[in-house]
Amino acid sequence: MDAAEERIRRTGYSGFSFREIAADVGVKSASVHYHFPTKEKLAAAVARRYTDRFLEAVDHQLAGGEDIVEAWRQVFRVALQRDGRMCLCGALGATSQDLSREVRDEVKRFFLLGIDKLTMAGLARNSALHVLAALEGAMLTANVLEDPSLFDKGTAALA
Amino acid sequence: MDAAEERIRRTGYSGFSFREIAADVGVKSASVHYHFPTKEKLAAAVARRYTDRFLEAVDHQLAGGEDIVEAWRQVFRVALQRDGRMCLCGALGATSQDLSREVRDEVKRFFLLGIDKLTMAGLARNSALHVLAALEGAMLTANVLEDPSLFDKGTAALA
DNA sequence: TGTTGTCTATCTATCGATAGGTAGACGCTT
DNA sequence: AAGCGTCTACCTATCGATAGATAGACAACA
Repeated sequence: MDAAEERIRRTGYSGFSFREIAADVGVKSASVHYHFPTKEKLAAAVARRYTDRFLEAVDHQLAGGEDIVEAWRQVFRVALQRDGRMCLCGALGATSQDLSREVRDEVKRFFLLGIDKLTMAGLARNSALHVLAALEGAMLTANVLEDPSLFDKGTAALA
Repeated sequence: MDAAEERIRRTGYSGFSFREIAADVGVKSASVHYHFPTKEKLAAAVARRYTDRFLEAVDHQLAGGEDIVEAWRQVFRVALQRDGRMCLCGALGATSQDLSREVRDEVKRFFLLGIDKLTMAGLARNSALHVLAALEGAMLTANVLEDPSLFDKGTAALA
């Protein structure tokens, strides 16, 4: 799943294959099929784990006394700068119209829970949408322009 | 190129094929190769045309007396709601790390010219980054959640 | 002994790309 | 006007590579 996550975050859904992630971890593609019968199931499982971990990380930031928006911003920043990759749900969501229901619903879950969490913390619904959009978009921009510092610059106005 | 643009906006770079777009327009894949020798060249050409058209559309909005940010917002809105698809450069940019230099540079061009245009109009560089990121992110969010109205809600704060 | 996990081997379908050929439109020269 | 080359835009056929997926054998372990 680690290998799959990395590949998906770099290439999107249609860009990764069983053979590649099998090679990454040193097994054969048939062995990956043993654990995840289809590509959809694998992607859905990876997306679910990613979302759960992401929200946990936000909670951890909040526990450290961070402001809610700054907490989200910090977790996105780490995802971009430590991993050097896009947000998994951003990478999948960009081709959302081409995903199967199962995978698409997991990606949806990331955004829906994100909006929930931000509104629970007191933000208006439109503000929650704006924060999530800006963070996801800044990550994309920084990635395209190959300059991680652009994430901070593009999200400075949120703080 | 129309067919290719639509496919790329729905499925990203690795998700579209010569055969598919050939079938879309009623020819064979070899005929597409005649006009575009490689997949990279085709994607790069489509991205360049998309960027040029996009910037022209912004200029057209500006000529109508629209505020610069509102002009950009309006063009993004049309791209989302009329076409019902992601921004081409957003769809390609999400898997930016996996694109060839040629295609990647065309996607970069979209963002660089966008930032240029916004700063020329008087915005601070960080503000320009923020606007572009928020628009691109709001488009992604609206697409994933299958609700075009979320674009307006998520970008209301820009106006 | 039964379960779990991985293997080898193979299937069908599709990928991007190329080779070689053809029909028709156009311009130039005789 | 007739003939000749050239160009465009497609075609059929095929290439090697790779995709996702499956069946069945084998080894380790409880």
